[in-house]
Amino acid sequence: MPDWITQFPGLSRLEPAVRDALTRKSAVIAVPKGTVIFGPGKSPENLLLLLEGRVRVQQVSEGGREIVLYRVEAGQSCVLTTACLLAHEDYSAQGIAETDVRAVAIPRAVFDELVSQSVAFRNFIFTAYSRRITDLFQVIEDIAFQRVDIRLAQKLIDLERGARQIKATHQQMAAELGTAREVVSRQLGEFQRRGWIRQSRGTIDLVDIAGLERLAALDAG
Amino acid sequence: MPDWITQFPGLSRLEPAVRDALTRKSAVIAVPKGTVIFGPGKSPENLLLLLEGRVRVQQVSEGGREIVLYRVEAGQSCVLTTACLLAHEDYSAQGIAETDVRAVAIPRAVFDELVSQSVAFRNFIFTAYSRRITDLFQVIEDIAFQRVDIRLAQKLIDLERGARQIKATHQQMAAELGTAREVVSRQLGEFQRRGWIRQSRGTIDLVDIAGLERLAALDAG
DNA sequence: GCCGTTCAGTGACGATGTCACCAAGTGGAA
DNA sequence: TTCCACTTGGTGACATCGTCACTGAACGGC
Repeated sequence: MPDWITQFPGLSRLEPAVRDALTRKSAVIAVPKGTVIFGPGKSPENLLLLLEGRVRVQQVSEGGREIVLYRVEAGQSCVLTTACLLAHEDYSAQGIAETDVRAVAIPRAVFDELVSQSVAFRNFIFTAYSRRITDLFQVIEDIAFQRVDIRLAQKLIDLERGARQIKATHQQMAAELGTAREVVSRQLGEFQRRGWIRQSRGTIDLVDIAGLERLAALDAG
Repeated sequence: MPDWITQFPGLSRLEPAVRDALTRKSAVIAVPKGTVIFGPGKSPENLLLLLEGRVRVQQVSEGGREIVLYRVEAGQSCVLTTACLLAHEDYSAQGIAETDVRAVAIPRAVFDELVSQSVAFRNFIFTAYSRRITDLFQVIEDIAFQRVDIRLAQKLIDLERGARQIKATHQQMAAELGTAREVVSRQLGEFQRRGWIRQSRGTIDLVDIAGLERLAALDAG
């Protein structure tokens, strides 16, 4: 039983008894890349705390269009799961493992017990909750008021994780921004013409990140 | 001390001791129409449960543009307040009393106590929480993928509360949808030409709601 | 009535979304 | 290997939406 709790700063102040119960009654699970962890209409059975990997949460509309809402990274819990667990409701969006994922699975009953017994656990859960709501507000503001070229530049910088390269099709980038593929194609074409990126099928190389950053910094100007 | 608890279906199953503590330690307050109840950067002191009236929660961008996120009606609690209370963070949006409001104010300390002691109270709070997240997802999907004429028709139907009339400027309707005033002016002009509405300064009369509903029903077609 | 302010209407144009279609790249099957 | 189906990306035409500049009407205080 590894002491994974140290990986979650918010859980370091957990009361010893609660901490013990948490490690005893939860399991560490592995989920392969690409797995649909939850989807609309499904009922959540466990709260997941991510140890390794990344989960993408997205909304899928009737017309088949997709938009990425947020990502859950290592050290975080999934807010949507929390909401559904607490309200005893089904999921309204979809969660997909973007990488291989290792996570702590806390069964619903144990979660209820921890929430009621531990102030520290509640703080951990609901701090994440609040941040996520703020994130969603930001997503709404961006979609409503921000130009796509600026948002695309920001997203490229955001998705580049030191690799200076992004593995994604134009269609996937469109889903990130909630726009159409053609728009992404044209904007990336423009970025390439300016020498900021180089494209090949399925990958985008960031050549001049500073250039992208200048555009991204224009923000709500 | 009136027994306002009966106005909240979710609180009817409250444990007697908890119920007693709640009525003793909270106060009923009155807030006049137009009051800014909370705003960005403010720290929440009380959780409000609305007895009467309506609160509008909206995001205000740097450029001064506004977008309505959701409304809190009688019988509901404000999710954003809950989030901020639990996470000990400041507000990221703005709440305005759209009507005169009567509400139960639960101090932060009492809220923490109730959340930890009562399963029923937690369910009450977090069911609202989950619904609101789902609402926000819907707002995102609408802004990203839905045509404005359809959204405007839906909003007109939504805001008409039996009065067959809406008191709002074009600017305010634009904020409801996160679009520009000019767009609303043109769409409402088109609606009027079709005989669905009649306009005068500051008010919109819904003449043919069935017509609006036909348009609104097109949805993600 | 006068006047400043708010509200609504409009044309022009740029930005974005939609549709239709084509070309190139990719990988599996014959 | 060649062939073929599928995925990915590129592009023009057009519709919708957002922005800008400006106008005039309606309203409220004086």
